[in-house]
Amino acid sequence: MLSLMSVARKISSNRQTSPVRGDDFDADRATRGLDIDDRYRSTDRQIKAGCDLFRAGEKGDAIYSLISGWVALYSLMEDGRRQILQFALPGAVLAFMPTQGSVMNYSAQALTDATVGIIPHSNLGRLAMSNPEIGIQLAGLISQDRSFAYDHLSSMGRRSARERVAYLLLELFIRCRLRWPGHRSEEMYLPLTQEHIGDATGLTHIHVNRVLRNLRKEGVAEFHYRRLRILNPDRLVDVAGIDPRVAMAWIDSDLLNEENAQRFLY
Amino acid sequence: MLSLMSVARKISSNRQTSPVRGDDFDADRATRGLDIDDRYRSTDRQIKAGCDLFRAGEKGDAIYSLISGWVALYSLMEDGRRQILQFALPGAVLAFMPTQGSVMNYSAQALTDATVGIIPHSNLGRLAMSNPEIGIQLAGLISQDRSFAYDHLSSMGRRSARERVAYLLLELFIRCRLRWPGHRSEEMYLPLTQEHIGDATGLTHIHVNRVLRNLRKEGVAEFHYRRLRILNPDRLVDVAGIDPRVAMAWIDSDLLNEENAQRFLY
DNA sequence: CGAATGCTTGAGCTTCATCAACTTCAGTGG
DNA sequence: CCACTGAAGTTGATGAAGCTCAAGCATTCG
Repeated sequence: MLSLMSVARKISSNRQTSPVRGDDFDADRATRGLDIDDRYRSTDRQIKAGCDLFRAGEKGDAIYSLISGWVALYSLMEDGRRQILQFALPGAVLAFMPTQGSVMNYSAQALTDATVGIIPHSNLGRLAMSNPEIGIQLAGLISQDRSFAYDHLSSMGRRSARERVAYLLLELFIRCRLRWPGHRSEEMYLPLTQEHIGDATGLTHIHVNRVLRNLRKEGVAEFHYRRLRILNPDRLVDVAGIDPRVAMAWIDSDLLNEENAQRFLY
Repeated sequence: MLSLMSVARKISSNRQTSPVRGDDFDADRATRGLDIDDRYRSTDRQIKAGCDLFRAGEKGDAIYSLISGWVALYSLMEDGRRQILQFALPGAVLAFMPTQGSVMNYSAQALTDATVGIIPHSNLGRLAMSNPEIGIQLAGLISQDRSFAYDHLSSMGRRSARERVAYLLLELFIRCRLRWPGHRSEEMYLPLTQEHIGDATGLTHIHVNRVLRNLRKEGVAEFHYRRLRILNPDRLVDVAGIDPRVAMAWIDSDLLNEENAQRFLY
């Protein structure tokens, strides 16, 4: 049986562990994703936790690439209903607005203090010329995001509340582990509230709370005041209704991506 | 008040109308999306309606680009629950597997007979060299898909069954109109069953049926044996809970994309 | 014309949302 | 170090939205 334990093993066998830095995510610079020469980038932008990086409806003509920190992509309806589309970690391409006049149709909010690299439209052509592979790499990153969105979509459409919450916790656990492998214990810091989880899974925060209560009672996982503890990894995979091979594919594709990113560095 | 009628007007003012071809979608070649020189493409692949183009779990190392026909991207759970992720129309990049060892995590089924262009991994490097902009263009197409997935996600997470169904019908209506503007009437052929609609919206086909019954009774829209009729466009926009400006943005971005695609042709 | 597929309807039930009140926690200034 | 405050989490009662099961009808296509 494949398990999160083998995930943990896989991570440590494939990676150098970076020095442990407590929960100081913000100090971690991206180790993957686009790495664009400063020539083509305007000054990195610093965003305070809780602030919006951009909002739906705004026009823009740049690529936004997350360098450090957590960002939530979300959309709002007029009546205030909110849907979180993605929790972005360093390396993510938050938005791709290739032409003037491109309109954002979602918003981005920093969950922690964050740094964002911005590549203006006007530099894009030159950049593509000088490094033809960058476009392909970009397409790869966005394509992976599309896959994530599709996974999320299946979850929302066809899973129960319980499965959805378990799925999200597991996804976040794995994604964090892959980026910050230094953290050994099964406990980690997530800069989220139960309301964030609700908005991501399409549930009310009240129902999320009840689901979490059950998972805690059953010794599967607990999430309390931004602290996630995986109590029984195998059962979590089971409850989330994930084919363990899929979890493995997440990891593999991530590793592949990292290798790519490194190959294309300059 | 912005309305679907203005959508229709907009389409006809921005486009040459192509000759009407009845419902013969399959004969329509893509007028947008990637247009890659034959040198870099292996033979186009023909898929019969109802057949799978690829399945989750398969490995591959190519770009699949839809040339003609309708394709549904979907994922399955072990117990048979199905989620349709996207209805792809000609021009869509169905999958992007940039390296050997990339694993598909969704499947693709042809809804009509379809043609798919395949660009093998091995040609990708040369292609990027000879046409540096192609990577950026690719990123743009996939990015637009990501946005669509995000819209879909909001719909699933935060809308009622009624809103979701209305939203999907509206989206399909607009997307079809943009590609086949020759069809004048408010009636069109969609190669879907109510079960497809259910699988796309996260509902049972039974509940979809009830929702459709209401929409029909209220004179909003009707969908019956693959025939969609929009009875009251403005009310449909209203029921779908879409900001009419957003509908406009769909159209604009589509037009922009088309201009782009044409600029990059060779 | 018959078979197969897709659509329709009803009854009963489950899951999750809503509303409202209350408790716990983390950060702040005294 | 404590008291205070606001944000986050917890709990219960109630009801609605949508699912399941089961049966029958309509449409398309060969």
